[in-house]
Amino acid sequence: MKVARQPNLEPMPEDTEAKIFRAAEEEFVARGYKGARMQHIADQAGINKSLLHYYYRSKEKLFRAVFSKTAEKVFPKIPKMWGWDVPLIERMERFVDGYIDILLKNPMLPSFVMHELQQNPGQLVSMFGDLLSFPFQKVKEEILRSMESGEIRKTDPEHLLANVVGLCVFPFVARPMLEKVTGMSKEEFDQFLIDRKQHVKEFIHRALAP
Amino acid sequence: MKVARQPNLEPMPEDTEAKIFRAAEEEFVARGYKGARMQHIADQAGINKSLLHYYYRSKEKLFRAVFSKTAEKVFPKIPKMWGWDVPLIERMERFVDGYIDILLKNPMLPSFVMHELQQNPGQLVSMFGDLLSFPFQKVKEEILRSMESGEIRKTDPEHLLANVVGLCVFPFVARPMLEKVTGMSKEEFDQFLIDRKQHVKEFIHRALAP
DNA sequence: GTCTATATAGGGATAGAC
DNA sequence: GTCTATCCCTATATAGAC
Repeated sequence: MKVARQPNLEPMPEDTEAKIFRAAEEEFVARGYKGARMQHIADQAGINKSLLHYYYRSKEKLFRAVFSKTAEKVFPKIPKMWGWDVPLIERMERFVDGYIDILLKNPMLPSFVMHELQQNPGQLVSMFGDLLSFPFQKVKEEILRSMESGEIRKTDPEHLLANVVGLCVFPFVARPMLEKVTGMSKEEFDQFLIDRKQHVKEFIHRALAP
Repeated sequence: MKVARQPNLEPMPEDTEAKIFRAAEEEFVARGYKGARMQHIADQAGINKSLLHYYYRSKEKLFRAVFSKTAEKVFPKIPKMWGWDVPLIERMERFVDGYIDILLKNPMLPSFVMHELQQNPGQLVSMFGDLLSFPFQKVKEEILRSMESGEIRKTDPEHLLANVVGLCVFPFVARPMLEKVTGMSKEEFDQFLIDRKQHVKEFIHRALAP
């Protein structure tokens, strides 16, 4: 008689599929779709190239699997960070906090998204455009209301969106040049990115205060 | 007896080398180094692939030629835009104006630079890091002075640099996603980018006003 | 200088043994 | 499931005729 499989209390040694997945994640994020090499992924996973095709039929399918998971993990957090129960400026501050926290945990993600956005805009936009555009419409309405009530200055909501996201994302994408220009070391720049949460919040706060 | 060559009053028909160069410029900026195809460049220039190698020995050399020129045309303008004879906030406004003007004329350039910066940071940084870091030091000193004199609020100069450049550059890089999320058409987004000069200037002005 | 033809290399994908 | 061997396409680069 078969014994029922025990639930995974101890972490199992990573199975092949998971190893491939994790290796692919690194490779794609680091080098983009075109730059990624199936051979590198196989090497990193410690297996043969053919096995990649056994588990995921093609590079394209592997990419979709990896990126769907990564993005589904990250993107849905974005609208949720927007707390709905406090004044608008405080909500934006929470958003900045949560957003930069995600970026600190996934520092290569912005460059990756920017790159794929240029090389293959349709794919990303079709996957996540709708997911993000509905929350934006809700936020936009609130911004307009807060402007009416005098809580914040009159500002174009589309520009405000670009400002907030851009202020958070840009240092991650432009890191090598910023390091050189400012003369910061790796460690100093890491600290700079952590400090950035506070700075961006204050910067936006001042710009929006009536 | 040979007659001296007339100066080029009339534009000469573009010679092969120039045609190749211009075609390569488009291809590399649009698709990045890895994505670029020698065949596309040859087609666009209306010549054979082999001629590319006759004029420029390899893809790598062609890339360096093209990008050195493009970047040498654009980067040195950046420190020059900083007028030295007016109050600090006005200088920053001039900088934003001039910088966004450059981007409007080269809308694909930011994505290209971001991408190469990630794939091959050393190359770009070594070419232009020094060129930009000296002006930054001068600007930083002035920012600190203006903070002392109370002309602007106390702000960290490194963060301020990231803010100003990021606010200008980000919409160009994230364009496809921003179009989708905001629901803007191509034409509306073009106008958005033009309006952005004014918006960014005001945003920075408010954030820095004492 | 410009072309055709071809060499060479790299990478994704498949066949088939075990 | 995992490996070895190989196919096949694409892309850079070169040889050589004109």
